[in-house]
Amino acid sequence: MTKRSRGRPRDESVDTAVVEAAVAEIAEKGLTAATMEAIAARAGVGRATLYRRWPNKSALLYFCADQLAEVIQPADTGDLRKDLLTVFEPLAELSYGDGPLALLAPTFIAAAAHDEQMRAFVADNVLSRRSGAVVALRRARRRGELRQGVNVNLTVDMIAGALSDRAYLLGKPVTSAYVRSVIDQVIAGIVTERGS
Amino acid sequence: MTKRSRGRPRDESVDTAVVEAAVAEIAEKGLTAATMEAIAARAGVGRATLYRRWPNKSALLYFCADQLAEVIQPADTGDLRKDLLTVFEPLAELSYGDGPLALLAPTFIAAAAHDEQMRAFVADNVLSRRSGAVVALRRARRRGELRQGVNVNLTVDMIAGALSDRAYLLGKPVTSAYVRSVIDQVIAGIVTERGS
Amino acid sequence: MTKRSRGRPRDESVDTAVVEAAVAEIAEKGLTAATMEAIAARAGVGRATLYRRWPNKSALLYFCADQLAEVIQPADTGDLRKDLLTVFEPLAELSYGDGPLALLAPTFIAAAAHDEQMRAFVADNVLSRRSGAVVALRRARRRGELRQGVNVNLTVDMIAGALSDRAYLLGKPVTSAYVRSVIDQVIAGIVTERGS
Amino acid sequence: MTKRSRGRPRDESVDTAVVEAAVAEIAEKGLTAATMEAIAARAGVGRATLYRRWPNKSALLYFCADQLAEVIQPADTGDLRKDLLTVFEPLAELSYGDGPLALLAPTFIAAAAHDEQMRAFVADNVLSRRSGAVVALRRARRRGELRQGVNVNLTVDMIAGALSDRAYLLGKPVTSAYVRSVIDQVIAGIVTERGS
DNA sequence: CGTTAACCGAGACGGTACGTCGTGTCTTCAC
DNA sequence: GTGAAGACACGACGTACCGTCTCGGTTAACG
Repeated sequence: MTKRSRGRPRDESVDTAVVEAAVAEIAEKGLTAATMEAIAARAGVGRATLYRRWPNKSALLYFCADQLAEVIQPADTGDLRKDLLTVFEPLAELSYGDGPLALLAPTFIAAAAHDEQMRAFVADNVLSRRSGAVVALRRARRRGELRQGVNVNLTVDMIAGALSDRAYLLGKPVTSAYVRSVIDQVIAGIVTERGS
Repeated sequence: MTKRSRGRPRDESVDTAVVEAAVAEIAEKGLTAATMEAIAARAGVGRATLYRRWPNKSALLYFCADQLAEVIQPADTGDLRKDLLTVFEPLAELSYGDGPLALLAPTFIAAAAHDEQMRAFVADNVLSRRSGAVVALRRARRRGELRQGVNVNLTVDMIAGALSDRAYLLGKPVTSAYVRSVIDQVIAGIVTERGS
Repeated sequence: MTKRSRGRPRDESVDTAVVEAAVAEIAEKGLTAATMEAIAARAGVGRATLYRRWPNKSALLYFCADQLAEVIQPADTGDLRKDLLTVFEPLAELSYGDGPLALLAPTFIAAAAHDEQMRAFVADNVLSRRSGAVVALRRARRRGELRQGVNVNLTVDMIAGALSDRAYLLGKPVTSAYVRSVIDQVIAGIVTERGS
Repeated sequence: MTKRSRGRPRDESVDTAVVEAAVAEIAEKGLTAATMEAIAARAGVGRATLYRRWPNKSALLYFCADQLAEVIQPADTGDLRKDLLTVFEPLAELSYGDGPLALLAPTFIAAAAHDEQMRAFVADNVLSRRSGAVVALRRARRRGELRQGVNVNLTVDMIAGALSDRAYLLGKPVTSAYVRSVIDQVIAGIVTERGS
């Protein structure tokens, strides 16, 4: 039984509104220019309410990241290409598209550069998103579809790297077509002649 | 011939000292925590001198980026693997290692997310660094070493992406060994049977 | 009934502390050398608090002047000499002695020279302080104690002028003895033979 | 014989121009707001020239005061009223009128409050201007024109005080008529019945 | 009559105060 | 007890002034 405290219960809708507001502000103006004041105003909330729920701006940032993180469940279709698409197409949509996470990611990257905790958080998150791809590739290897000497982790790094690079460094949209072309080229390089 | 202006000439050594100080401060503490005051002090310079040369912190950031940018000249060895190594090993050292640019890169990425000018700047810089690899691959294709259907740009994206991903998202060091293993795996996937 | 505003009420003790600190700083170092920072520190207050209450240094100066202004109430003793002493001895103590107003007065005089508002403020203040003397002299005239042709305002100007001159121009202390000697000489000059 | 240095001699006209400019700036905007830059510009001179001749703003201020100071020579007419007028009318014109000294005086008063040297300077100057009046009164006493018990210095204090008070504290013009009315009232109070 | 030393202007430089604004803490009123 | 409002201490930002300095260019006396 959850301990029910005495007074007025917290408005649960506030969390959602704040995260949404925070992400929007940060995406538009950057972390520094995104004022707690502005976030509160955009969420239709007082500044004190923010500080009652999160001790500081960083904590709010972490919370936003947590809220936005969703685990991508890979299907086991028996077909490597399909499996990889199942992993990377939603990931592209989520992390490199127009979604809230995509907008925050650059901020996280910058924060990770001089914040140990953020570094761990980002790495953890990134790895868990890609884990499906690793599983899919291992299944393919077990089915004997992979060439000799193919490094599974490296392969995933290259696919994901091409996508994140395009999004964060080149600033170009990561379309579904681009994801497919990356995966196709990778598969062409790693599967045996018989495969496909 | 540059017209010599009347008053006391600017101390050219200041630029260097300031860039060095700024990079160090930003790398250590992050963009926000890197105070103009601290940068000035570290460079042995008055705060006013900073503002005389750069109108604000952002302008200084741009200038630092400009100063740090160096073009990597690829050698034409006739061997694809060697050519790629010649491009990506220094790039890894420069952009993903311990060098000043590597320390600033995450800051630039975050800035690019909400600043059109910075976005263009980063993309431009990134592309020019990799251009050597594109050239090397095209030479290899002309020599008939590449499999049919290999997309050169995509291939470069994957190599560079794997490296930047490892550095910025996973926070792991981009060693020379890692660079080699990526390139080897890529080559294994794209060259014809006869090649190698 | 004053409407109580919503947020945290202003700490009323701050005004007092700040005025005291400001006066002390200005008296010691002069208006320019009296830093807002130093005033805030001396008052045990943040610099922002100063700017929340007064838009700038000048406004604070005005406020100090207002706080320091006190009306001197002349007693009606029926004796001109006593009445004048009742007005000018406290005034000397207040405006030309060691009191806070005395220390600020030169600053106000300088400000008045190029600031219409300050000029009006100073003149107003000065006149109101002396008004008691004017009243006392008029009472004396009504009692028939004054010589023919004595100009009351001029007489007050001369008494007060002698005091302020001594304090501000000569930098000598305006002692009680000096006040008495001035008043005595004036009375000797303006009262009828029968008077006294 | 003045040591004549080798190089280009100083432009003597600069001193005059600078003093004029400095007085104008200070009178218009006050000591603080009167920038060295602005003074230099107004004098049609470089900022460095100012600092070559005066080590700092205060020194320039002193110099201005020195330049402006002129000794008032009292005539010995044998008539007290005429003598006093000869002293105080030019003094009123000079110190309390529209002249340059009148414009600087408030600034000096403020500076004297926390600057020992300036205090001495002002007192000295003030006393020397009035010395003529003291002499005239003493002559009158020797002629037996003064009532018993009249304090000469106090009398001068009152006359001068009334004038300076009117100018600096009340901000009203010190007209020739006002000077005369003050002197007349004083004389009426201090001379013997036979006198006049 | 050419040297030469000091002048003059312009403007960079290290410092420091100003006034603005954001952070995180707090205190008060209303619900 | 929660939420809104806003005061508070702290500290960074960007501007402006001070007094120092280092330039290029000028000018008059000396040699």
